Amino acid sequence: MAIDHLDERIIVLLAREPRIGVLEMSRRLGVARGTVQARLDRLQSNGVIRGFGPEVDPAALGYPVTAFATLQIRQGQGADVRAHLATVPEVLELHTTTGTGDMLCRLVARSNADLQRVIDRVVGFDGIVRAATAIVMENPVPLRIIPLVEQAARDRDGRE
Amino acid sequence: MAIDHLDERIIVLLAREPRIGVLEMSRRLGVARGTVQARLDRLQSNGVIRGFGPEVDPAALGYPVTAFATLQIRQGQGADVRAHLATVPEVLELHTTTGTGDMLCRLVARSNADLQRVIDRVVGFDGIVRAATAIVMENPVPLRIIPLVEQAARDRDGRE
DNA sequence: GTTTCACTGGGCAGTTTGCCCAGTGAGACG
DNA sequence: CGTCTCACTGGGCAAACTGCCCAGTGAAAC
Repeated sequence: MAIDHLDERIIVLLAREPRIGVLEMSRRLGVARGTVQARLDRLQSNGVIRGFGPEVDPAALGYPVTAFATLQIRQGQGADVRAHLATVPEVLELHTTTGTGDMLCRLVARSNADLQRVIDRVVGFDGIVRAATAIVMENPVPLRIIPLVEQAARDRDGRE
Repeated sequence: MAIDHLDERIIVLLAREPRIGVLEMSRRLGVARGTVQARLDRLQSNGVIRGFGPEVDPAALGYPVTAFATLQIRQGQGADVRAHLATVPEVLELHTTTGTGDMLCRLVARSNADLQRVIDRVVGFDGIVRAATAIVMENPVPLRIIPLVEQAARDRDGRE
């Protein structure tokens, strides 16, 4: 779906000040409250806005170490490996990919030493042939969406 | 910081039903409203809960293709590359890592063909020596935090 | 010309929020 | 053994917001 400039401003405003209410948003954006409400409903039912879940910082929970592991899977064991990794709390996300590895997962751990335990648990499963781990040192660009939203709104403006 | 069982239940409840209010939470959890409010304030000032930003789905915005790129950087060019990548809207996050590559970034694109454009833009910069891209096919475990929160609460219970 | 649709601006009751307070129980400390 | 601190309770208050409704308007589509 395409989003217009008003949608963009709503999302950006929400991203910057999540606690803001619909009424305050309508004031800031200079439109009627009902309009903002209708746009928000639409954005959510379209799936553009999935939700407003709390963003939890693993580091603050005691898991300051992040790593990415590339896994090679034995043919036909994909489903089992997926199920196995889903049971490991330190696996924050898992993707199946093309390229060198078959899967890529994001891990967190309490320390570099603890990372060994996590990796052992991850790879201690029959279907996994090999794992290559890259430890994250810095995170110059934390997960962000605003630039993309702005780009999407520009594209739409340009096309219509 | 350590979180206890009540903190855990607050976070899990918020993750499952983000639109829930403090009053309703206190009812569900069987504690006083002021307690929930105090806990939430503490979780936020501790940085455990970073915020409640809207979760935007790039696919719904017209960017259904996700990829991870491993970059090798020319010595001493790290800062320049970081600044360059920060200007590309399709770069959703960027990490510097140990291991084979020097950096790992998450990209999105409008199509596989469009991914070529994005990658060209990413690597079309002097400091980048080589890039290896893995296209995401499936995402069996989307970014999640609840299992880790539950683990953190269990650890704390165990230790005290 | 007519219909559709998004937006406006307003009103209403019900609920929630932010803030305050006194009382209580448990653990820490002298 | 007292005393203190601290988190939690349960309550009360005014202000604000939400969800819901409505009629009117302008622009674009048919």
